[in-house]
Amino acid sequence: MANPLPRDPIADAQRNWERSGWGNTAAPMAAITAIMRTQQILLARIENVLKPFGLTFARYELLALLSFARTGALPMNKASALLQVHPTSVTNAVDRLEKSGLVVRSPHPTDGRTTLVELTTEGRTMAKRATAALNNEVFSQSGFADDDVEHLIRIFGSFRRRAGDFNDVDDLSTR
Amino acid sequence: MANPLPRDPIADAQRNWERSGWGNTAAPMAAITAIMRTQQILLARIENVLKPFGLTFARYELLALLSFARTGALPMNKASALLQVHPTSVTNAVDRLEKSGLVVRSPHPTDGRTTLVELTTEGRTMAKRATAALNNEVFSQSGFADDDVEHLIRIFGSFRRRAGDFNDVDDLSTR
DNA sequence: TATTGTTATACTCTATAACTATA
DNA sequence: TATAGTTATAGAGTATAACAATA
Repeated sequence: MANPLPRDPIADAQRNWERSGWGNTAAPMAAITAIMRTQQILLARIENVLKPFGLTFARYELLALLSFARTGALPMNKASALLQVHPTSVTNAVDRLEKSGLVVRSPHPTDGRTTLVELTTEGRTMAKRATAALNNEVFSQSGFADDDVEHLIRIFGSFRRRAGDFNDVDDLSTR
Repeated sequence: MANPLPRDPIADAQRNWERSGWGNTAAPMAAITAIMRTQQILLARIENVLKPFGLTFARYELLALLSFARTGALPMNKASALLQVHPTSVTNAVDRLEKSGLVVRSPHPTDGRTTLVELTTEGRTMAKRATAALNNEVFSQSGFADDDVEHLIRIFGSFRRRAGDFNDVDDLSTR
């Protein structure tokens, strides 16, 4: 977005915080701000790789989720729950993916209230190609050392469990 | 947003990735996905605290930045660079903060092209109150262990430097 | 009554392009 | 020519509320 700054703005903010009498929360503030900025950088990289495919990250995530479902189909509310996004966001994403011919909606066989989203053949191909591009251009050169990747998975796993994302224990120490 | 899931969807995705022949990138993928989700959780907490003040996170960040500037004022393009956001985002944020009486625009004394954003007295008070609320309600109970906070600062500091955010060395090992 | 999904609406932030004014 | 900032416009995601249909 711009040229490198001469100094780390987050480290500066941390020092300002300490100087302002918030010494005990300066470090968590800096960590959280760094998460925000890192997410922004990574999202930009991902969206950049997905753009040639006509996909956004939100729509890619839905395609990837469907590609891992046994039948390639999921109820709308299941998708909303698993992706942890608002139901209207799923409606929106499915609308656009359906226009692109990557998914189709179909009625649930037994529950008349629910709508199934299903991957088309084109959608499955697209998911595979986009996944390959992301792996080759983003994940395989993430900019994190292997050790740090493990740290992040552990730290954020605990955080998300404590934040109420999920319930299982899923012992990470044995993986 | 919803009830806890019975299982960690990111750990599941990591296993799916490994099963699909992306064993070498499954861990970075999981780490990056976890960053995305964690950012979403933290941003929601922050916006929730700021809402009573009529502030969004982007506008709060601008107020906080100005409150640390010596004179309480910065050129628009400096603010854009330090916050690492697009110039139009700064224009937008300043428009709204100005309407709320928290900042004012003024011409630069020597460079007729540049506009200064300056904190008003109300803006400075608001920055202090919002900062106190964030420290008390978010940062002081971040959900990260102290050790992990240090890990995150270090890991993301290296990452951001390598991503071109800033140039300084800023030896973290001595802090 | 509760649940599922859609629609309408609104409000973020972000980005590009065109433009003015100044250096 | 280059820089600073604004405007207009567009697109994205997210959220609330109201609603229809079904359980």
